[in-house]
Amino acid sequence: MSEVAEVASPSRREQQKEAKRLALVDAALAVFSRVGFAAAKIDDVAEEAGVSKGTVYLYFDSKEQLFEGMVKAKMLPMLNNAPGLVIDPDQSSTDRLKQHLRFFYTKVLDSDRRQIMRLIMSEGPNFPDLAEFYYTNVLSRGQAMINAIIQQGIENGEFRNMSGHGLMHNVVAGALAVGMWKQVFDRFQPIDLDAYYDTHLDLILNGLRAPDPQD
Amino acid sequence: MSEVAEVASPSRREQQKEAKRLALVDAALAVFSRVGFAAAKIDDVAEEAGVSKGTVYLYFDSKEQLFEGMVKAKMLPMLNNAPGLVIDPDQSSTDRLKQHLRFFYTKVLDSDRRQIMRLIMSEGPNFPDLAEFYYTNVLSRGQAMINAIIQQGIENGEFRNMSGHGLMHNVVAGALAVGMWKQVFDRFQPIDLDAYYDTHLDLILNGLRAPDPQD
DNA sequence: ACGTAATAACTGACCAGTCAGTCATTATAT
DNA sequence: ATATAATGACTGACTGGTCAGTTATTACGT
Repeated sequence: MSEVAEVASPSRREQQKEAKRLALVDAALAVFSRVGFAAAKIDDVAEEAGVSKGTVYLYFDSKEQLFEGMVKAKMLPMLNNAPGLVIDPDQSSTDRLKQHLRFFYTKVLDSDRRQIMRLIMSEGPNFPDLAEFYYTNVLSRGQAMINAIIQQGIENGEFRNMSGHGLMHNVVAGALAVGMWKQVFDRFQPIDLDAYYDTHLDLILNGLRAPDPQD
Repeated sequence: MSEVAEVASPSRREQQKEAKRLALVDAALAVFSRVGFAAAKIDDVAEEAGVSKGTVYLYFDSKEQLFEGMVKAKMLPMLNNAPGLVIDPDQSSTDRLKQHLRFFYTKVLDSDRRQIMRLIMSEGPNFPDLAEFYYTNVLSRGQAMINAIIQQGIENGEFRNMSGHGLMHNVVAGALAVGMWKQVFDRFQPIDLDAYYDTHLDLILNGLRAPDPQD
């Protein structure tokens, strides 16, 4: 009997199970995004995933674990694709900063992961475990990369040696803020993400102030 | 008979009523901040205000209206104290920008109104009326002031003429982001608000980039 | 045939909102 | 001044609906 293929090809059951897990995670993100954690009904998640309510509890022990599982399933795979894990010594710090921010804009802000940002802000205080997980596995990793780039830029003379605290937070703040804005106020005043990104980079790199006339 | 004083001094009943309304608003902010809108119990708000549940419904028609009423009661009085309603022509645009951001940092970020920011982000999508109220009465007013300052600065040559969209949003983004951060992640990584403010201003005014050596 | 996946009816805790009754304050009459 | 009446603020037990989680039953894959 063909054991040859068995390692690489999981049985039909396992395939179906995996597909259902993905469907549940997608449905959970959709429903939680729409109404928030508390108002989300397990029945609605089940319906959106095309299963019955009981099935949800075969995959996740509770509503909270469904939420946490969804966040992990959506965020962890992306993190491993982040740029800059391998450092190109020929690349300028400016370019590295652009590359990382671009990644964040396209992979988070301009995708359904943007919803997760808002959910973490909304529900974080009520889910200490989740907030800590998110901080440890998502935020602090991203921060470390940005910090390393800034440090490198200061050392090689590309950036000013700004002493103040919160420099890294200020550098990425524009991205967080526009993510929030698009969730809540975009229908009143839409923001074009590409134009905003250009302004964001221009502003943090060059500042508002006009150069002193040199004549 | 002494009608003289009657206009100015409300009866004891009216005084008590007003005091109770304030107590309810404070209690509502405290409870909603702690657990969010959905998980907040009217009973808890009542207890915190020192009244019974039924009393809450004498002052507000529903849980939603309690929420909206609380936001309005907390934000509207502050708005009328915003600086810059009268423009001092001798003041530089840089100073005016500093003054406005300082106002926001002290009056919102470093007060219990910061909680309202997060609540609006969390619950805004579920409360279209509230989001619109907040946008119209709070955000767009603040935006108009910042925009006017930037425009003035460009015209008088203090600021570069940056063409990109979202300039104003980028200028204030640092403030929004730190407000969010302090709500959710400050216990993992505290941010000093004063130091952050200094960096915020330095960054948006002068940018990251080191000046070209002129020799 | 057997075991696992899936279902859908069910339960019980929870809570927003109600309302009949109580109590403190104010107005009126003597 | 004092007694009585009228007002309206306040209470808290109750209800009706909702929904997370459970379980007995059925369908399906191997």
